[in-house]
Amino acid sequence: MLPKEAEEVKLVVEVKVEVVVKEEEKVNAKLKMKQYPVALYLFDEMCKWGTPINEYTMNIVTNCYCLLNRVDFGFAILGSFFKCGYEPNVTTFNTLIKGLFLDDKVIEAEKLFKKLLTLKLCEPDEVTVLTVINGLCKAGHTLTAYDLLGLFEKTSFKPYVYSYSTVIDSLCKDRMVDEALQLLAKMIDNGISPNTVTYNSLVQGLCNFGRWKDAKDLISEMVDHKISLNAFTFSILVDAFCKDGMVKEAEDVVEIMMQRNMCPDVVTYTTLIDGYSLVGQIDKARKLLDSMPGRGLKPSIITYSSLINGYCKKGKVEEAWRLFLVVPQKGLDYNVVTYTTMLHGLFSAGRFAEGLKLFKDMQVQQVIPNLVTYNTLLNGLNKQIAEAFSLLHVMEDQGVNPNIITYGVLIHGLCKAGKLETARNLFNGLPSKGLQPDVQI
DNA sequence: CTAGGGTTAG
Repeated sequence: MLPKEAEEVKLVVEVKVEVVVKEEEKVNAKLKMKQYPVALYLFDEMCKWGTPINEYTMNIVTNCYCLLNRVDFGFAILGSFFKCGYEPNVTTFNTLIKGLFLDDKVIEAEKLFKKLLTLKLCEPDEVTVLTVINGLCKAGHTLTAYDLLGLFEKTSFKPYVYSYSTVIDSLCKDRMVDEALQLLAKMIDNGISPNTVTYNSLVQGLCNFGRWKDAKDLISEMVDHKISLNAFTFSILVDAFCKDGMVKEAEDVVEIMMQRNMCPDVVTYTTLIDGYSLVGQIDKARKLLDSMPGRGLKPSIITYSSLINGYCKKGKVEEAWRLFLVVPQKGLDYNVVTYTTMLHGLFSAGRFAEGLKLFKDMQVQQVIPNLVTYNTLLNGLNKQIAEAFSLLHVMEDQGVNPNIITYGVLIHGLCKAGKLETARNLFNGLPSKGLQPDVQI
């Protein structure tokens, strides 16, 4: 029956799959939400009519709902499984676990996973392991993931390189680089070979803490184990050198790359441009940007943002603004960093009216301000105390938590306005907000 | 035969 309707469901499903994949496309996906009840309805109908629906189709539908952050609908499909005489399988549960994580329901995801084991709902496989470990790491529960990894090692479903890499990366990002190094040793002990990605995370972690010698040793280890360095590896090094002010060394890294017949990509050049901008070598940065098209590389919005920042830092706000205007002509969209950088530049040049106009444009374009944007704005408001405090409330309403810089800016403004008493009260109130003053006033 | 995952850089 109803081959047409079945076809329609398949179509809906396929459209979803295409739509959902990327974070940026979430909004787009939501626009298409309306079609889901249709899909559900059709499924319901098909079940009623006794049309054979296979479990593949139901798993696809479940996945679509999950990717749209509608894991509850995913669970509803679970009912259809039984109605249609199917048992949900490991794919179904993996999909649902992922869906719970995507919906920030970490506890429930863990619960479902434990249920799988205790109630033997299905035999977990390597996808289950990776889904749970990945979900925990992304939710910031690195240590839970770490412990779980240790548990899995003792069972028959061994974690493999992706699971280890994820945990190692999270440990590094959470500043537990030594633990990450130990985990590397352990995975090798367990017969799992780390790959370039695994090492890249560690190199980055070590560089972030200025552990150059350790990073160097690790790279030697990579070479010894015949694990090739890739564009990521080199970019990490370029970035690390630049951030430490060693631009010459960063240039050398790019040089080495080319000697090894590897083409630096957009990220590599952007990183170097950012480095030049940070140390004030703005002309070199500009030359590099202009050379990119000739190398077949299209500068990204981040490339432009870095250079705009460089011009602003040099006090060349006019030049920064010219570049800012070029961005749309290149078919690129401003992001929150571009706007905030330009805003900061205008304010520091005393061009407050233009800054506020830019902020309005940002809102029109529906680019969501972040903490840095708000701090920049507060700084720009200067002595306009009432406006500053109302902005403070706006940011809290938007769910953006003020940090120590926010209050530093506010206190600075209060002092300049001669409201020393208010400033002092605000300062003394910081510890109760869980903030530690970092400078003496 | 069809479905679920997938780690790193600006």
